Parts: sequence; C-alpha cells; structure tokens
Amino acid sequence: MARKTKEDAELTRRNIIIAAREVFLLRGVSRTTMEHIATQAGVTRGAIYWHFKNKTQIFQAMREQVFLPLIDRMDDTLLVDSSVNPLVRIENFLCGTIHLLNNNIETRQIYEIMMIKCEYVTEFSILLQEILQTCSGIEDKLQLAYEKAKEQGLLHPSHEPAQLAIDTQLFFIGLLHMWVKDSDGQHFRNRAINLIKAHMNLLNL
Amino acid sequence: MARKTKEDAELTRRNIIIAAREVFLLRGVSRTTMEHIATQAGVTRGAIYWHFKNKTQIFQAMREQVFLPLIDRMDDTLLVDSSVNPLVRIENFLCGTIHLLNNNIETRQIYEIMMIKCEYVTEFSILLQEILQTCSGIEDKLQLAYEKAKEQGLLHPSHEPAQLAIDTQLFFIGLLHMWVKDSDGQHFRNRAINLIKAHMNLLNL
DNA sequence: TTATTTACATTCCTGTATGTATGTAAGTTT
DNA sequence: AAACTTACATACATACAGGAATGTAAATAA
Repeated sequence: MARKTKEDAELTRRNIIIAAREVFLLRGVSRTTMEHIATQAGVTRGAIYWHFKNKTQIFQAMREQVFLPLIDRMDDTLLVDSSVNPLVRIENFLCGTIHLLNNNIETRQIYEIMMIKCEYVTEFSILLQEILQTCSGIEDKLQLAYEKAKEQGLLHPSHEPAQLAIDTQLFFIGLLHMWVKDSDGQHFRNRAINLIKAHMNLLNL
Repeated sequence: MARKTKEDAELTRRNIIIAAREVFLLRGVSRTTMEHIATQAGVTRGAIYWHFKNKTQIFQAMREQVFLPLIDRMDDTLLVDSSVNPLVRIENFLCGTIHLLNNNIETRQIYEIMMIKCEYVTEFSILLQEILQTCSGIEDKLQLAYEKAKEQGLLHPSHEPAQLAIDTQLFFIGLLHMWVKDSDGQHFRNRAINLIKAHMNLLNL
C-alpha cells in the first residue's frame, strides 16, 4: 500500500491501540500476537512495528489512555475546595468511577484487561509499583477529604481520617475487582452504587 | 530411566505441581512452558504429559491445594457454634487468613499466581465464576456471623448484617489484592492485621 | 523537479512450544 | 516365570511467533 499522510498515520496508530484492546480482552495479553492485533486492525505486522517497538509498548499506550484522566478526575472531585460536603465529594468520586465503567466501553475494557487479563511478570512487574503509588495517592487524597469532614464535625469522634481513608480505599479496590469479574452483573455490577452508599453510611452515625 | 513404584510416581506428580508453582510465580502462567516446568522438576516433558493432560490441568491441581482448605477453615472459624463473640470470630477468620499467607509459602505463592500472574481467558475464564461463587459463600457466612452479633446486641442498631457482610468482604478482597501486590510490605503487608482490627472497630461504636 | 523520507506491505529466517509417537526398563499381575 | 502394564525418556512433526531485511509508492522537502 502507498504511503499515508501524517493524519492518516496517526489514525492507524490509534486503530492499532483499539485493535489491541479488543484482542487483549478476548485472548489475554500474553496469548495475543502481533499478527492478531494486525488482523484486527486491518493492517500488517509491519505497520505495527513501525509505530511500536513491541507488545509492551502498545499495552503502555493503551494504559495511559485511562490512568492519566483518572488522576485528573480524582483531583477535581476530591480536592476541589468547593462548598460540597467532603463526605459527599468522596461518594461522588467513587460513584463517578462506577458510572465511568458503566458508560465508557474503553475504560471498562482496559480495567478488565489490567485486572484479569494481564500477568504481572518481567516487563510488566514494574507496573505493580506504579499501581501501588497510584493507590498511595488515592489514599492521601481520601484522607484529606476525611480530615475536612472531621473538621466540620461530620464524623463520629472515634473515627480517624487515616483509618477511614484506607478502609474506604480497600473497600473500593475490592469492589472494582469484583465489579470486573462479575460479568453477569447480578452480584456486584448492579449493586455497586448502593454498596458505595451503604459504605458511606457506616460513617454517618 | 526405569519405571518407578506407585509411591515414587505420586511423588513425581507432587514435584511437578511444586515446580509449576515456582515457575508460574516467576514467569506467569501463560509464558510458562511444559519444558520450564519439567526442568524445574528435574524430569522431562514426557513425565508431565503422563501425569497431566496439559498446563491447565496442572494449574487446577495446584489451585485445589489452596481452595479446599479455605472453605474448611472458613466453616470452622466462622460458623462453629462456639461461645466466642461473633465479631471476634470474624476478626479471627480474617487475621487467620493473613497469618496463613505470612507463614505458608505455598499458599502465599498460589494466591499471588492466581491474582497477578494468571490471565482469565478461554479455559481459565470458567474460574471467574468459581471465584464469584466462593465469594458468595463467604458473604453468606459473614452475614450469618453478623446476624448472631446483632441478636446478641453487639451491633449499632442502624447496622444491617447484610450490608456489613458485603462491606467487610469487599474490604478484605481489596486488602488481599494489595497484600499480594505489596511485595516490599511497607504499604499493606505489615499493616494488614492492624487494618483488619481498625475495620472491625468501625462497627463497635 | 529531484531527492529524500515516511508509512507501511512482503518475505524470509530462526527459534520455540505443543502434542504425539515410539522406545524401554522396571514394576506388577497371574 | 511369563505376560502385561506402568512410568517415564527420547525423538519427531507441525505450527506458530518474532524480528529483521527488503521492497515500494506516495508524501514531503529542497
């Protein structure tokens, strides 16, 4: 085939990432070959090797599409110095993530790939530390919100912001994992919003 | 090599499972070949194909070593009609699992493999439903314990056993996932027991 | 206009994984 | 003790998969 313009090439690159996501979801990252991705994208392996060094680079590009926006949304929802009740802000952040998973196919699929269709070994094991750090950041921001809540007398006196922050975070990590695994939706997906509200209610006594 | 006795053969079989666990942990399930396992076990692929149909069968055999005892311990700790405070029984079950992960290398490695070194696609995707069911069973048993606690007036009146059960379960699933990922131990492993106690204290107001 | 680079497609080479077929020596049964 | 079976090792046949080398036509720069 003939050479494309810069814009066309950029489109090809994005199509490759989309194709990779679809194949990763179906076959898992390890079992996916460059040929699988190429076929799905309607190009040849040559095109993929032009845009990406190897499969790991495609995975990284795909991953960034989700995690960079996550940080932004977290800051916007949790830390913005609004007049909104801090506990409501936390609830909005958690529910907002669930809504994103429900409505945005890309995000949902990438989460699914990263949680149950990827093996964190060799090149990928570095990602574990990145995940740890991301979680650490979430914990900090949750704690800040809970501290605001405590200042405003919204918490039971015996509740410590640091403890609440990590309890909420672990609850939500567990929820996300089960949300992804529950493809039927009966056990967790349909109940997710209610479970979040119930969790937040545990603190409002 | 010459033929072995039945006992020797059974030993070979177990060694293959042990070798598989060690290689799975290092290279991930997908990237592990029969040759890797054979070398680690000190046999040839022929021996493995004698005992197992394929890699999936080895994985299943490995998995059963952990999950059958889990159910037993859960029943013993949570449901036994002892005089122990039900909330303490829940705490004991959760802490007991962490202790098991700390002290039993096999269990720890198998959890790690199942959580971050395995891709749940094609043959493995059936396991997701099994995991869902196992969790459903845990939720039920936690709920029974919380109902006992409520009968005995150990809970805040506005706390419902069903909600507490799922909140505790999701908290613990999140904790296990982060426990596994936190190989340095600084973020979650060392704090796990304290986090469990803090979580249980949220209910004792 | 010519030269150069880009954005791929095609081809080839090599290594590797799987599964199976076959060989074999010792255990087990009769 | 002979016949049979077990528990492997060895060898082979096939099928991918990755990477690099090469080809090529159009876009772009000079």
